[in-house]
Amino acid sequence: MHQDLRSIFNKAQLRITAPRIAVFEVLQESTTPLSIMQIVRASPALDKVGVYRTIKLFSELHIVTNIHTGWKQSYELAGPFRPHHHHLICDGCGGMTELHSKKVERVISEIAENYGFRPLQHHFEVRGLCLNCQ
Amino acid sequence: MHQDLRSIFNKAQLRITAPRIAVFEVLQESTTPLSIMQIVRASPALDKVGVYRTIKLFSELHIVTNIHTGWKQSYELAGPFRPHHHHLICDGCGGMTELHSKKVERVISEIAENYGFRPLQHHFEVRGLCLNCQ
DNA sequence: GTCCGTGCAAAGCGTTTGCAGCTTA
DNA sequence: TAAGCTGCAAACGCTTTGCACGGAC
Repeated sequence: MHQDLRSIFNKAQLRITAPRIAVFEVLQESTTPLSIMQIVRASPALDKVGVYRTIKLFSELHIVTNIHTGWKQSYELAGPFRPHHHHLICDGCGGMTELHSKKVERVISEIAENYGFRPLQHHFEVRGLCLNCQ
Repeated sequence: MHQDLRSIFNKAQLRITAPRIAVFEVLQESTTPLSIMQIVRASPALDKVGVYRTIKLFSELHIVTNIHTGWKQSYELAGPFRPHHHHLICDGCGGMTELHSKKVERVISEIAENYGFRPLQHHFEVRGLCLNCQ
């Protein structure tokens, strides 16, 4: 089941422990990005501090990416676990739509070329009103 | 000098006070977006709390916009004071390049049309390595 | 003179750090 | 067994709130 996760941890010579699996499962079961506090609340067995450390570790291993939802930041699975995408966030109902489009990446490549900049990461987020809330 | 500022405040029936002018000037003199703490440090005469309240007010009046620089957020003048733009942030030297391109806005319009979404704001930021740091 | 806005103090949270004990490989 | 990881507690720093005084109009 968590085969990908196990192999990443083995390669990095890190231990697979209960809290790490728990955080991973919470993220996996969620359809939207979660903040640290949301993860903590989602599994009361988890210690707050453990979640912080686990998320930090996951970030370094590129197992999760961090997303800016408004002012707070939240996390979701990345890399082999979920295809890269962006978010449309509705200010009316708070809903979040995943945006799968290659256009953003294309624009970044063009920009990078013009500016002689080597892009490594990017954040892109659109806020507004969804069809229902307009 | 602060003619635009004065007229915005008059229209909103708000008072023009020393701390409000001070925060505005700090932002005006800076070439990069500043965090709240940076603004506080930039003018020791200003009270921390006053900066918080002033920035909040400026946000509501659309005098400043907030930018995500990495994990922290920072603020810069917006509206009539500065043209809309995005940022290229270098992970090597920490430098920030302003990006003036209409392409991002064009992509957003296309996306909005496809998804039936009405865009109101957006955040776009690219991190990587600038020419010097590559 | 009347409110609005300020500045101080203190409380409130989210986040980080130190350390002893337990668990994984 | 030995190192890594956890969980608790406490410190830390940013942000918010309450309230009385001072300043703008």
